[in-house]
Amino acid sequence: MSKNPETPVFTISTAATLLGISIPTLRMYEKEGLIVPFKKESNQRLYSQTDLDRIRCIRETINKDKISIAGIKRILSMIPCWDILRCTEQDRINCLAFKEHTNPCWDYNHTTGICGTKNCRECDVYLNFAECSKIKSHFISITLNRNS
Amino acid sequence: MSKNPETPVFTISTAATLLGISIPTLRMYEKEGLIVPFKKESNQRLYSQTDLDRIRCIRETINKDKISIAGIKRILSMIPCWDILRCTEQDRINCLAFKEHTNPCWDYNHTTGICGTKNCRECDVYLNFAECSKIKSHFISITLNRNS
DNA sequence: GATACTTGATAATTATAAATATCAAGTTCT
DNA sequence: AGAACTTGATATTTATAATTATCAAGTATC
Repeated sequence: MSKNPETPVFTISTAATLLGISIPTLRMYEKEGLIVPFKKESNQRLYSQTDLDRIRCIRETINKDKISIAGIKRILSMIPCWDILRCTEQDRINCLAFKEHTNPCWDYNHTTGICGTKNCRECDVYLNFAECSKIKSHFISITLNRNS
Repeated sequence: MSKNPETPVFTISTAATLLGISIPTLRMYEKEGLIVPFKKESNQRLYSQTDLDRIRCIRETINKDKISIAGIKRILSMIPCWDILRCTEQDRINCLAFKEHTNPCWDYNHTTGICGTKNCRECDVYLNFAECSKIKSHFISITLNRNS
């Protein structure tokens, strides 16, 4: 049971071993806001299979595609969360994620709107854009379906 | 006369001096596909005032925002040129700029469609997105106006 | 026709991002 | 209680992106 790939089961050391990287690197990705691992009450991190896949994708973008972390953050900041979550205009006005373009939306402490009640780790915006290549195809479908 | 900021008037050495950078750097940006300077019949480059502004913006993104050139290219590749130029479906099928997400559209040698007849340097897609921060706001207006 | 530019290409340099090592202190778990 | 983890933080190392220097050959300009 619990074959659910979203379930957080790996400690940071096993995650690091599985990924072939060091523990500080994992902490660094988190500090930069690229990943949102599960946290136990004791503040201990746990990673799911989906988390590992996401981190592999991030590493490929950094190491193979040569896109810096700041670049990845700006790309992720373009995900139209306001559209996906159907924010109200009032929500948008108060939302740094909407106004800025430096960090993914899950980097901000949302207190108002839909995001105020959500856990980013379980949010569609976070879950559906693990691969940043998906962002362009999302915009493609928006533009192509607009006038249908 | 010719106060038009689009007119190519600066040689590469004066452009480099005005920008405070070296000539090889300017050639590098061009080789990477970030800029498309005017070229005389003799292959000599000329830069306009708009070109200089664009290059300043690129430099700020690289040096201040810490976004790598590969990152800028991926961001620029997300500009919905197919939507701006109203490409046909047939155009899109043949278009690398539509399918890939590594280079801005003006990096590809278009032979078919609207782009086949255009000079990228004078294209709306190139001209309107000198600042890559404009891309997100473009998507904002698309998503917000969609259901109006 | 001579001086000062340009071209592309390669090599060397500089800057800095990404990753790791190490630390003291606090948890987890048998 | 003790062995093996965890936490955050700082310092260091490594990798490599960004920039510049230099070259021979061609072009512009006076």
